[in-house]
Amino acid sequence: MNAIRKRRPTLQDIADQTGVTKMTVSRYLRDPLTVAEATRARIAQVVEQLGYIPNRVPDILSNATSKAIGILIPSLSNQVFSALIQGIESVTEPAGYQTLLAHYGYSPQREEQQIAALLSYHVDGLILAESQHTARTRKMIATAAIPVVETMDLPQDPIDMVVGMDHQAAARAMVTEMLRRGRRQVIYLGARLDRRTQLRMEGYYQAMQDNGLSGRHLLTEQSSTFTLGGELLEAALARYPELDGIFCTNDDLAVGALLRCQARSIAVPQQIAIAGSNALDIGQALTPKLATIVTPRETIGRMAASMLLARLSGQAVAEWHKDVGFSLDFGQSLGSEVVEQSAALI
Amino acid sequence: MNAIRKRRPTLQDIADQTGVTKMTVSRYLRDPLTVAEATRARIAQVVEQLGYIPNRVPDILSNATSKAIGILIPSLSNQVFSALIQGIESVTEPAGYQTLLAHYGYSPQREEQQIAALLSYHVDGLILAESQHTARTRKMIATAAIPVVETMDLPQDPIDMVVGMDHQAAARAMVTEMLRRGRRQVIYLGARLDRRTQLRMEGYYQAMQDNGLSGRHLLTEQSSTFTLGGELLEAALARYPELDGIFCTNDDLAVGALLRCQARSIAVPQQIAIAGSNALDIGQALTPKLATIVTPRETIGRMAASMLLARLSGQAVAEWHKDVGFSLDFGQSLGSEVVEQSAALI
DNA sequence: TTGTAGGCGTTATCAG
DNA sequence: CTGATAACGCCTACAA
Repeated sequence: MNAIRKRRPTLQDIADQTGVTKMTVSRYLRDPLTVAEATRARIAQVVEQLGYIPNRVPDILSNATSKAIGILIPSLSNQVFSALIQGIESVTEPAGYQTLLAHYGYSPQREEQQIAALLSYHVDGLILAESQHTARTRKMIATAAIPVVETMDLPQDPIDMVVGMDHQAAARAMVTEMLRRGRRQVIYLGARLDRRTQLRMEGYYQAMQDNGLSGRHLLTEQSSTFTLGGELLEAALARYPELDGIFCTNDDLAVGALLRCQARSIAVPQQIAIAGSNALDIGQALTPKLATIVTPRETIGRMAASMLLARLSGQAVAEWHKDVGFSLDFGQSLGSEVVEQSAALI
Repeated sequence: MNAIRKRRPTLQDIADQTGVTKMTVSRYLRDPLTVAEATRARIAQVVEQLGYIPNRVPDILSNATSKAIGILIPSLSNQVFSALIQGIESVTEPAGYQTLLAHYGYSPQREEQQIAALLSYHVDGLILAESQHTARTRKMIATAAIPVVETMDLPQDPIDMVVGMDHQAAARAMVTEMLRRGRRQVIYLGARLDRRTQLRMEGYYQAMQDNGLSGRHLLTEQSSTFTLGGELLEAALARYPELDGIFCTNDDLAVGALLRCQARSIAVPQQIAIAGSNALDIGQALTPKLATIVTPRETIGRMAASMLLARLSGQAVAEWHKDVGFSLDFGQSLGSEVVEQSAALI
């Protein structure tokens, strides 16, 4: 019977039952071949019997390095970030790095707290999925002196490394295409006023102005859901009955809007063209298929992780700031150009 | 200039610049009022200037307790688990507990690895979102001697505490209702062969047998997506053209199936009734609204976290195994009973 | 091949 | 109110 109950086994416990010192056990655990065969067998047996669980804490304390990297995402319920994480882990896992995931509900204050928590565990690096941070966040990261990659966007004032894309340009391109196909009264729908919603709105207004049109938008602070997309569509129709197109900050809203149109027997794209962003699977399952901005999230994750690991291993990397670009999928919800031409005759 | 470059500040650094010992700084950080006012001011200033970041590692090492609990979820991309996590954190956060999130792609082996990783950080407790585990997982948890809550299901052989619901009974109830409304050729569609998919299938077959019918199912190992739901529907129609109802293991498949029906001009619910499980928002945005099993995920999370914290603080709790129940939302995709009666006359 | 000594940064404990 | 000491569990460095 042990003096202390229910304490989980340490190297010393194994050593005691094996008749060696914990140092030998430590060696065995790291490379069994460094201990004599007889010793090896005895240790192996006791390790198995006790169910020894490795303890990373002392090592982190000694070396101030944890072989763990922190990932911060604004929201767990937003599908968009799981692809980013997959991309990251496809690189970190083979490299033997642990990932610690934290989310913060789009609040910079909460991001700050979460980063503090991760730093208190001595993560070796951070991957962030937004580029707006509190002053304290920036100071903490500077003090911790660990590498950081900001992803998704292309921040004006980057903390360190960047892998992202130009959401404003993407929005501008999509709206430009809608206008090229003959739409004139395109309305912008946005939710949860995060940075990307703003950038896309700016792109939208640019495209409208490029074509001599004045845009109109509807925003809400609620977070994006499909039902919210439906409600925003209703509101837009009530306020701007003449609208002939909808550009949404994301596919969630766009899908909700499209479904509501169908429920109200408004023909998409004949009466209203609809486009979103992020290329969610649901948009592809709809009829008509949703036009969307394709954001290469997995690629962003992979590149961000690669850059971070390169930096951690002291490698030189040519570019610390990468723009991964985007592509547009026009789907079936913008209408064909032929249809537009006849529509334009009206 | 410091001897060592870029080392993040420790209590000793603050102490040196303040003329006290690190012990006093430690006290200040935990409760400023325990140090003299003059000292307090000096320490505060240096702490701010240095940007001290707390280091939890030594404390974890000393006390073998981290004030952190691990959450294991099978998948990040499955919407279902974000509500569970929200529920958990609504309890753990006010209580000052950190949550560490890990996911394992529905693989028990990977779950084992992730649990090992969490235990190596000395988490104080675990919340699991499935109830199938490897033998090694069970042994590790026993060795670590920390409290565990298994959630979502009601496992036969629980590790410790349980908060879940009876998926089999829920599926049986839903299918029974479909049959009561006159459907006879209801097919079961399942994906990714996890435990809950199996349980729901068993419930489905029970309901069919209760009504003297032999069921039929289509399964795939792919993970659930909306497009997959559409493909499964096509496959089901090809193999069982006479089908008049579809019960899906989750709303993702059900929504995909419903959209595909609409694309093919198959009237839902007139020709085919459809039901799913989990009450995702998208199902509620559709027309007709999707019939679904309402799983109280946030409640499960809250209760699980409460039980875990109760146990960690040594409180006695009456019940360690809770069945939170379920409810059914018949939506509009099952057809009204009147319609069914006339349909039944055919 | 195995053992000994010391240190990582914090806090509990006991002293002053 | 503040300080000295020891301890947590492992690993590096050195020794035998």
